[in-house]
Amino acid sequence: MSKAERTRQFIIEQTAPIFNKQGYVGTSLHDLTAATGLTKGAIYGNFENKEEVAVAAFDYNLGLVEEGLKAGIDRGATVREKLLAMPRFYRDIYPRMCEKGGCAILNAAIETDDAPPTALRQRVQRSLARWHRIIVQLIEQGQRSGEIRPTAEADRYATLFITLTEGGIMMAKATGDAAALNISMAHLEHLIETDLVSR
Amino acid sequence: MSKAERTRQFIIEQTAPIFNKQGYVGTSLHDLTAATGLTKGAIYGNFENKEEVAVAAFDYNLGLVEEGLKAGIDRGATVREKLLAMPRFYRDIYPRMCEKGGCAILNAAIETDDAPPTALRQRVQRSLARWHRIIVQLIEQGQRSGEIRPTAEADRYATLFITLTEGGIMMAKATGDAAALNISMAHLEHLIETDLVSR
DNA sequence: TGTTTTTTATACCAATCGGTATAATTTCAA
DNA sequence: TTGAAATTATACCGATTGGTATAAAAAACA
Repeated sequence: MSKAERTRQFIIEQTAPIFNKQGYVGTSLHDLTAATGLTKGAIYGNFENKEEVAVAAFDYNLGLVEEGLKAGIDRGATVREKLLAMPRFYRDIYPRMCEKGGCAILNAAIETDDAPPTALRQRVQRSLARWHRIIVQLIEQGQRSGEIRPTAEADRYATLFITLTEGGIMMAKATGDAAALNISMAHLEHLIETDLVSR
Repeated sequence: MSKAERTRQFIIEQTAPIFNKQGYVGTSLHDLTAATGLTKGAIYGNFENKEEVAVAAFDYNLGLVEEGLKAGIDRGATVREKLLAMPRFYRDIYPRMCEKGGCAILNAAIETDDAPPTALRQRVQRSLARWHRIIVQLIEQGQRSGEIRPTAEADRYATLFITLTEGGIMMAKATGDAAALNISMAHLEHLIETDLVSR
């Protein structure tokens, strides 16, 4: 790993929580230099412009979450356990997620959803689509193995899962009380156990 | 209504969608003068600073939605109908809401939830609490009249309602497809009909 | 209608914005 | 260790930021 590569990674890690908390327009170059202890020269020597730093920071934030979520899913033996890993993961990680500014997808989605298509907006859509697809495939896998009710509409449940998660995070963050997320995740678990798993 | 009062109202109405789309930090004084056709002098003659315009714009956006929602609830004869007015309202109003930048509560919540307490953040919390309380009271009213299952946890359902609504709006807006909101609202209706209403 | 008060426009302010050219420094291979 | 290349620091750029002082204009009252 060259010096530049290490510096680039350092910049990303140090600025990722800032972008997530303050948003793209709310974060200035000065914020970046202050957080890294570097100068503009170092930043612009490793990134084209502010947007490229923001996109890299988003990818980094997203990667951390996706990694943890994937680990949780992989740990499940059955589809039921894999699905239940989702609400458990978000409940567990929520405090740490808060420290870093909350859900990067949610934050970036709100900031970009009324702007003309940008690199960041595209990543939001792709990550939402990927998340959706993972859930759909999990449900379909469970249907093939007979674990999930065959008539369950995978697409509908995938959307509901994401909606409950993001809505719960938003509520918890805004009210300053994790209760809202816990309620949403409990409902998600209820959906999995009573609506999806065939008994 | 004095000239200043009319101008003030005019500024609020013209800038409310802009603040909702671009956020507080993303909206400049130039955006405000461009949208109103007025000058800085006119704006600062009627408002203390940019924040006061943003807060007034938030109140205006919120008022429009609360008004419509209240009208829908009042139109319902039974508690069941009143509760069902919520998902119907959001499904119906979504296209018009989109044109104005989406849900003001959601947008303001995400922008302010990592910042030190501001007037805007306080309004977000208050409006969420008010919304929550309205649902709780509706459910409790239904329980007294025997319309709603007595063991239903009003607080839990109120949180779930808001979570599904806001999560659905976020998803629909981000993906550019109202389907996510429709799915969430359908689930909300399902919750009302099968979980809440006693049969 | 004349006059006072209110309201709006103009011109300006310092500070900050994202970005760049270039010089100083560090890294790394020979 | 030396020299070329890569990396970072410094100083600066024009444009834009939120905000203000003041003058012009319009409204409101007599």
